[in-house]
Amino acid sequence: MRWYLHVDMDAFFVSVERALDPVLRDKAVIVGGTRARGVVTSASYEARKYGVCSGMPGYQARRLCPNAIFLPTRHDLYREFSDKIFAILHRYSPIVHKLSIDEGLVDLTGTERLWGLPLHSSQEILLRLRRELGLPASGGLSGNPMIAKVVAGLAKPSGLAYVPHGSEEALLSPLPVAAIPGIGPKSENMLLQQGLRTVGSLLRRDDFRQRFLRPYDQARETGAGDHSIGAETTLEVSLSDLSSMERVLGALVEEIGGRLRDEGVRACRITIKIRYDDFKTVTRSHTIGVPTCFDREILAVARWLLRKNLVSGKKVRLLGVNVGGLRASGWQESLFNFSRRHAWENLYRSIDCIRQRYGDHTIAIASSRAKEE
DNA sequence: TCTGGGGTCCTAGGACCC
DNA sequence: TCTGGGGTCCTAGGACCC
Repeated sequence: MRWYLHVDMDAFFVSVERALDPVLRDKAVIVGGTRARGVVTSASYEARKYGVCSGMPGYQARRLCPNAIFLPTRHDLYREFSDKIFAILHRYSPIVHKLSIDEGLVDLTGTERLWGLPLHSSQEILLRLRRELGLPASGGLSGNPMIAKVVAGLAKPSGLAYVPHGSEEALLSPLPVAAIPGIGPKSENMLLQQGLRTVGSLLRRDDFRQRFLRPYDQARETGAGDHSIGAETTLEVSLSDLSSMERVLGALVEEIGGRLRDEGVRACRITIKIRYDDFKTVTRSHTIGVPTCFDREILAVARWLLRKNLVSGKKVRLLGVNVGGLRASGWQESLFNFSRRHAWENLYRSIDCIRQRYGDHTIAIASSRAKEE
């Protein structure tokens, strides 16, 4: 008998802010949407009553709920809390999958001797998250990870849903197809056009059974693939001149380079993303022969891609850089290049140390900061 | 004062190789 | 005188998730 507990934090970013500032309790609180062109990243249930939801533009949220308290998004803080959450989950099982910053899957199979019945330990886990971190969470307990996730969503807020073995199909069948993770607006529409409205109707079709019920499980089980690191920014004011855009790229690349060296990996593929004012978005990528973690090499490719592909005259509202094809630092290259690259590596290591000690903005590549001085 | 930022996975065409 | 075919890499775009 397998048992999976899917843990999903309630209004996570808002809850973290509340844990640190009790004044925010019971109030309509909205995280995000504070900057120009910003969107809501988390809304308290009090704010949701007015129709505010995450992803909504800030100005719209302000119109719907003018009395809400708006807070800037503090990702680093939420990441710290996320680590604490997963430390608690790991106390209950050696097998914990991190599905996102605020969602985890705990494999409780075979933990009965230590922690009692899965239903009991699930209750305890949710209680602990609240008592030790001050964060409300919901849970779904099932023999199937995907179903555990679905019912955790149904149990919100602060609930625990339990699906006994054998009752899965009866429980899922009446739900709308969009309840299945991986079925978004497009797929839902396609299914509706074929008269498939509920999960039950989907389950009666073998082709769909395979196509839609499998990917989620596969994706979650196989895990550690070829991940990527990216940074992007929506500009407060759209840009049309190349040199300003290149400074933005410089700042994005610094962030990515730091993270590559932090993780001890190098990238083979560099991708830039350009979103124009009309929201047309293009990505352009280039694969390099020698994997790199050096800002200057990444930036050179990013600038080249930008110059080559930018439609002149069109204003740009977003720029992004992403690196992939990541591999551990044991890379191959000629002896000739080695000593020079070694010097660069030392230089970047020093830069990272200075940033860590004195803050991100104390040191930067000249071109990325030039205009601010 | 329209529409974030971090990702993952899938598809599909073309190049290239054996 | 038709024009194979299978595998892999590269690239671009899009759906989806939180």
